[in-house]
Amino acid sequence: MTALAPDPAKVPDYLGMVKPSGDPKNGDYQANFAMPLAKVLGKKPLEVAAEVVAKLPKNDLLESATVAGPGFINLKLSDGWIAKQVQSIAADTRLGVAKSPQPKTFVIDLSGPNVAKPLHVGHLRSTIIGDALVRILRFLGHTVIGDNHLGDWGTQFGILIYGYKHHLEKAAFEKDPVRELARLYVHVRNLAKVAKDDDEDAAKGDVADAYRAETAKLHTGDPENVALWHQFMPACLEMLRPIYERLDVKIDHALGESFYNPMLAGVVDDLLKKGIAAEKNGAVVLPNAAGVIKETAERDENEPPPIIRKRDGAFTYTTTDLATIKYRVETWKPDVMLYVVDARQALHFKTLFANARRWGYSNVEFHHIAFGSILGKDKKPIRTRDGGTVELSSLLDEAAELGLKKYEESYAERKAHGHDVPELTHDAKMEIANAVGIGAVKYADLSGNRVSDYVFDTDKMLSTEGNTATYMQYAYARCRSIFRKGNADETAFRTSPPKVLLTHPSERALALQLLKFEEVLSNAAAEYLPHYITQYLWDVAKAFSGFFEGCPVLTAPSEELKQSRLLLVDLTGRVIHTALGLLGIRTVERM
RNA sequence: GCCCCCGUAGCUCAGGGGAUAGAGCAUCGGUUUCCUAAACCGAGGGUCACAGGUUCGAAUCCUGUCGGGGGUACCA
Repeated sequence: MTALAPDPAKVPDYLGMVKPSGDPKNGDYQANFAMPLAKVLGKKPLEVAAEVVAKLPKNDLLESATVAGPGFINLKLSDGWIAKQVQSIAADTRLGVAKSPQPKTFVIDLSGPNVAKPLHVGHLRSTIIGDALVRILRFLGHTVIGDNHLGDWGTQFGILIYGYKHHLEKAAFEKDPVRELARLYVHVRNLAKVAKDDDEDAAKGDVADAYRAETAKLHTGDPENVALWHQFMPACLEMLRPIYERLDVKIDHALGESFYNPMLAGVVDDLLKKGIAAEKNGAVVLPNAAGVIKETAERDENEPPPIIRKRDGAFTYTTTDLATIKYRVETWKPDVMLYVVDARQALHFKTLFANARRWGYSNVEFHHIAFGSILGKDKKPIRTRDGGTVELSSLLDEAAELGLKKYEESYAERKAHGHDVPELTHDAKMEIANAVGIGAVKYADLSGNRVSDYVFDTDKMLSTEGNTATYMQYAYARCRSIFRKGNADETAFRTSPPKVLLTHPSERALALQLLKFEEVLSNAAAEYLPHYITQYLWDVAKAFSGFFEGCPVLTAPSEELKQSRLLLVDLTGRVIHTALGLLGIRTVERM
């Protein structure tokens, strides 16, 4: 390649044009660089391609390299090489996935629910996508700090304080503070006639004025309200705990808005002192210097500058976010900071990042990991926390219930066909039901491109057909079932794997898929797109289904082939288990 | 007004310079003496919103138009 290309700097670009084939008929990989190279060299693409093929060194990697079409070079890997590679990754606990040679430190901002309110489907995406990114990056060897930037300083506390002062049922509070606070929250909102649109700050009327006053007192340090806040917080966190537990999400830190509150005045002072912030109409704003906010500031001087201190002296989320950046950089010294937040906040993050760089944090990479809205069947974003929308916990219940129902149907069907199916304990069944149900919800969220909106359709996400978590879990259960049935010990296949034989197209296709795991993970991590992994899982599971149909394992024609196929089965199971695990989805031994 | 995202099969969506544009669902047909049929195999189904442009090559990049959604200084 270096010999052919006139411009050595472009060699990596050309090599980047070697990609998996779009169509398996054209081999495993295709190299597309002959066409542009021909242009530069003034030759015909077919000649260049032929020249490249002729110059390929002898190796055991490729079975063939052929020129096709206008100048594609189709590459087919040799069976021997594939077999050897599969055998070698089977002995690797990381399944052939190398750790990043340049590990970085990431801070990932995820979940960020408002405490004191019931967790709602709207919080699902940040939690699930963020958790998946934490797991993926960590698996690749990076240092990852997950931080749950709780909304724990807002109007909802004014609501609770007002409710506590005027509508408390003492006995209920002593018995179960979590439940009583939840009741008070709903009760006061109803008193204030906060509509379904969730905007409790905009509500009008005496009650709304009263709880806003309580919020303001809290913010200005009123001792009674601050004490109540301290009293409420543990109960509020307790409301969240079971949901995270069910979702299997653990977040390293939960430094919410309240944590940064004492730092906000200092942030504003510093920005003023450095001349970045300026007073305007009684408020303090961050004016848009040309170039600070690309694409808008220079063209449109009317782009509104973010406010960091309101005319009434209160701070805004921009102030909090800047304080957060300062704290995170000083505490964890990250290379990259990811914000897994709704796409509608794109402008906020654009200006926030620009101003953070201006403030001096220019050696940190900031990315807004935007995701689309969850839509109702009416195609409108689900935003309300009451008035008929689904609470997360009830959704998870529903999902698990359906998982259980599916198991029981399948159990009955197998029994009717005369299969030998064991009676499971209630706990074992519930484990399956939860893994399947909650896996289905997570997978539905992760399997589309994150920036797309998606319609929240319980029937669809809990469907057991098609590209769903269930399909992958089923493929895994089949892998395990073969080992149970054959009384085979998987450890041998992981310590001293047998020789791999590729005697059938399905074996080869499956083996090739298993080898792509590393490439897929690094792509998913590079673009922060978990759906690359679901796409891959789908390909693996489909390849396995083909193999399962076409290649008997336990009754293979020879002992060598049986051993080889057992290795493929075990490795498939491990890849599925690991890949699902990186998405926060569990597998079960049988289903 | 300005900014951002989106428009691909009946529906839900992948693909974001490379060959004849792919999946799932739905529809129609087939498969179970066989390691889990929560499975598999097959069929039909397309003006990649539209119009220009760049390119050897455009669903993909650029410009414009139309249509949908979102955002836009004292909520977060």
